[in-house]
Amino acid sequence: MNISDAARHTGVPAKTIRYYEEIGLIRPVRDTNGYRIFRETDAHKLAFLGRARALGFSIEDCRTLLALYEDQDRASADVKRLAEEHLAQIDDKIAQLQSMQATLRHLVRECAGDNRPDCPILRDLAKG
Amino acid sequence: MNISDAARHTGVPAKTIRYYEEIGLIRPVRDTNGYRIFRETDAHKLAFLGRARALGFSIEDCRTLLALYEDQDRASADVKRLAEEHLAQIDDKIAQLQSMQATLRHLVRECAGDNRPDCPILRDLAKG
DNA sequence: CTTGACCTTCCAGTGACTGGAATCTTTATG
DNA sequence: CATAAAGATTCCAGTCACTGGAAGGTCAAG
Repeated sequence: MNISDAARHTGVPAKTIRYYEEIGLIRPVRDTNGYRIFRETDAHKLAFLGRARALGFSIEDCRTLLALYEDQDRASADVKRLAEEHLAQIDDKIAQLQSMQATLRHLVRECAGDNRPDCPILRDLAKG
Repeated sequence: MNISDAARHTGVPAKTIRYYEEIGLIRPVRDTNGYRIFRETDAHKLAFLGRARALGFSIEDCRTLLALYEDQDRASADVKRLAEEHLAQIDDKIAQLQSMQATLRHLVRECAGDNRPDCPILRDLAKG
């Protein structure tokens, strides 16, 4: 499988695949012409990475998850801990965004949105 | 006011203040010794920027907001549109995060988290 | 033989800072 | 008056995870 087939198969862009190789997440072999060859296991890993990234795991988390995945003697507790920490970060981020959302919603609702200069949004930004 | 006073006053770190000057968001004057001098209006702008950033507005949005703030002939509709677009982005981001959150919560709940290798989280990542 | 679709590497840019080095200037103390 | 600490300056590099683009090699079709 060449890189574009691997990209099609896994949904991970070719550029990103090259980047993943550069940082050592995958190690496709090379053809005599220098082209990368993706075996089943490589494509499998790429799909794994794609899903982990879609769940918001950082690249370093992904590296750890891949290592755990390949370690037959892993403890599921290690995976669970990683996932729980990541989940906690997501919870925090959501809370932050919801706080912004609430403030902005309120300000937007207050603002007339006409061609006059008076604006509660700017008033709020200007004086907390 | 020197830069550290401005930082204390506004909550914007000195490093960030220098950066804001570099990208042209503020223009503090200079003392004969080269030190930046922050007048009331500069501190005011910095506080404005701090609050806009805290609401998640991008630097470019902040630039626009500052310009609108200083334009006595602005239409509040312009401010409102910007805020609404930003709010829509926040809504999207929250939705994305909530989707990740739901999936992760489910997976974490399923995972025993003991010292055995069997793990629903890895199973999910490995095969969608 | 050429065209076009692949592939390769390498370099630069993104956003919004942040850290650190090297070098002044000012202020406080002995 | 010397010195040391605090605080200011500039400039360069690094963060994160890609993404775009240039310059050039390879391959299959017509």
